[in-house]
Amino acid sequence: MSHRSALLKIYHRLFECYGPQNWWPADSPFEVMVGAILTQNTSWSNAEKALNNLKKSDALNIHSILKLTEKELAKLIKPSGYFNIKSKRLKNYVTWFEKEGRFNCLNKLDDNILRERLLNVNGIGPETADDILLYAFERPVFVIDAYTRRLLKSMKMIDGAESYEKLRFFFESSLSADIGLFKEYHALIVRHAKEKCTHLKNCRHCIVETPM
DNA sequence: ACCCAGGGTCATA
DNA sequence: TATGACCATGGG
Repeated sequence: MSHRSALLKIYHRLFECYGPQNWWPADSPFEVMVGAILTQNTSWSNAEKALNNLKKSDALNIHSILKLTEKELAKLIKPSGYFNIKSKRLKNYVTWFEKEGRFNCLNKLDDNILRERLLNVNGIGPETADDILLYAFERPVFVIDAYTRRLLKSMKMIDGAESYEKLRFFFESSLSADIGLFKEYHALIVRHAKEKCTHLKNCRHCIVETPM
């Protein structure tokens, strides 16, 4: 079976199981970017608490994040963990976003150029960059995370030690560049992981009957 | 009391 | 390039 067929089969099985996830949960693209940083190595429920604190303080905007001191911001995002580092990363990212002319200018850049620019911002690694590219900038980039790697490995479709870029290329070269599909696929993989289904057989959350 | 969560940076070899 | 230390809260 081709990689394309296998990946589509997995997607359809996940969708059949869980339905549309409608990611990313946010009121605006800006909130997506902030949330992507806050949820780094942190449960979404904790990141959400931090986001709610920012909203309550009317601080979920460029001006407030730049105006708040590092300590004030850290206090607001405390529930997300790593609050000192994330405070720096947030201010750092928003400073860059403002300097680059926000969405108006950044939207004009090609996908790969924009990705390189994002990766050059301290605190933005490959996964956070791709979250932002896919869910805030609506670019056809496939997000890889630990769950994605685990899933493909359990399917015996990869060895497991492949680089982030290699896995991203695996998805992007096998599937057509469909933003809606990429958004839903990554969300479904995370949803599936939350069901704590680690095996493949005899389970109602089973993705396929047999490994591919 | 432990383990993990929608990662990334930096120093070291 | 490839490991290891570090960052820190909240829920199970």
